[in-house]
Amino acid sequence: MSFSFTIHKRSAEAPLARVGTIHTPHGDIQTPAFVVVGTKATVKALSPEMVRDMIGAQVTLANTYHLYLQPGENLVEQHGGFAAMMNWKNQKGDLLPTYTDSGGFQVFSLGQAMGHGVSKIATSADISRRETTEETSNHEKLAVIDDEGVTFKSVIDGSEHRFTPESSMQIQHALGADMIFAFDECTSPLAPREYQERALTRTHAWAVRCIDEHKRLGASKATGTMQALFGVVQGGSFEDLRRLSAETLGAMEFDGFGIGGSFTKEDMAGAVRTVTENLPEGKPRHLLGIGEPIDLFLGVEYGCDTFDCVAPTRVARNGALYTADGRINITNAKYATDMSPISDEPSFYTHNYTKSYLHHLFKSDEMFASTLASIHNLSFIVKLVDDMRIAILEDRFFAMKDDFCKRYYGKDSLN
RNA sequence: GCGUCGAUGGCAGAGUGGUCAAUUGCAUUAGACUGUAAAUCUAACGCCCUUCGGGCUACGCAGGUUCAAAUCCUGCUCGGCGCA
Repeated sequence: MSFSFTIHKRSAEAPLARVGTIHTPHGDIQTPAFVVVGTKATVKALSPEMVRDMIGAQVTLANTYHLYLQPGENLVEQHGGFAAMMNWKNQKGDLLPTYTDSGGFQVFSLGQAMGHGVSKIATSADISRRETTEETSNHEKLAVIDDEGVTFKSVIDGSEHRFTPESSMQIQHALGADMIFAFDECTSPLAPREYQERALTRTHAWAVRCIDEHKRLGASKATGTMQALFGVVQGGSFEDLRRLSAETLGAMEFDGFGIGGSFTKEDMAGAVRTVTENLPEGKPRHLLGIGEPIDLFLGVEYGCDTFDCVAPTRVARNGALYTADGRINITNAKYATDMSPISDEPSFYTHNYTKSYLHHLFKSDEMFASTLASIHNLSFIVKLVDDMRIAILEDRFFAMKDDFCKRYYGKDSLN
């Protein structure tokens, strides 16, 4: 059983959208699909059985930087990889599909993003603020980049650690995921064009080094199986850089591609489309770190096959819930006596609990609040992407999108 | 009954003549979160005026001293503690 990707259907309505199956050594992923994030080999607040059975997730993703720091990749390797360690298995006890991210995102989140209050999705307000503000970085960064690699400071104890494309591959081989990502630099959306160009050149050079090291390492010692290596397309909000990156990486020996980096809200659709139009059609595309409903529609429409995002779980832990009628804050006073179910979808586990109860759990700081809210949000997002797959198969993708957006955003879908 | 200590904003608890509408924590209210430094962070939180700002009422109650009192003095009320 080795890695492959089969496309079953291309949308009649949206020329780039497709339905497929990613075959991995540890099972298939029906795409489009949402990948649940378990950074430190655990989906926060949830057991793997909840993720698999209550939520219906097909695949999880862990993080190289975090597992390297703690507990260390060697220990994970001794478990037989992070899927085995966290018991991410089917009912028969066979391992299920997994990804690891390369640590490239931490180049951004611990580097340029630190102290700037910038997320990878910038608003135009952020951009204008950047252009008028001298960059005075009083905050100590925890990641410093050079052409050879990145020097990180541990978020746990401040100790210094060095990541290179080669070491990221070595760690990811030890972690044993089915799909691994090339070590890239996720740039800030506020970075000027000349920096984006330099970073892109570097990311492309790193891509070559990742492929070489990946080949040299062979099968994962943790699992004994071959891992699929995905290159990560960058280029920020610049269309020509995005195209260049897609073409450059597309010509390399990658098994699939991640679409990474930063966008402005306005430029995301164009950037994603430019990339997918210029990538090899027959290989899977993963849109990294994207998970708001409207963005998932956009990603599927423009030919992305998989998505991962921390938003459903992070936002859940902070009391925000996705509902068909839009996002709500369950901690709001009006939900104290709301006897309606958390989810109006009867198949959801959270249909069995009232909003009033979940409100109470949050107000009294009970751990089960995070669990219930996370189950709910992940169920919502996983099902949303599953529904998109069905809608493409039934040639009603746009109708489904419009129905959803009218209720969720209270207006017709944007575009 | 005598003595002693105390009474501060929803709660706890700082402040002991002016820079005090009053530190801080909690609670409350609302917002944010997109390859997880996140069970986190931000803001509001006496009343009124449209903001910078201004006005009003406030630190148990009633008087008093002072240019000025949450802060000093007197009495009262209530509470803790000690002795009867």
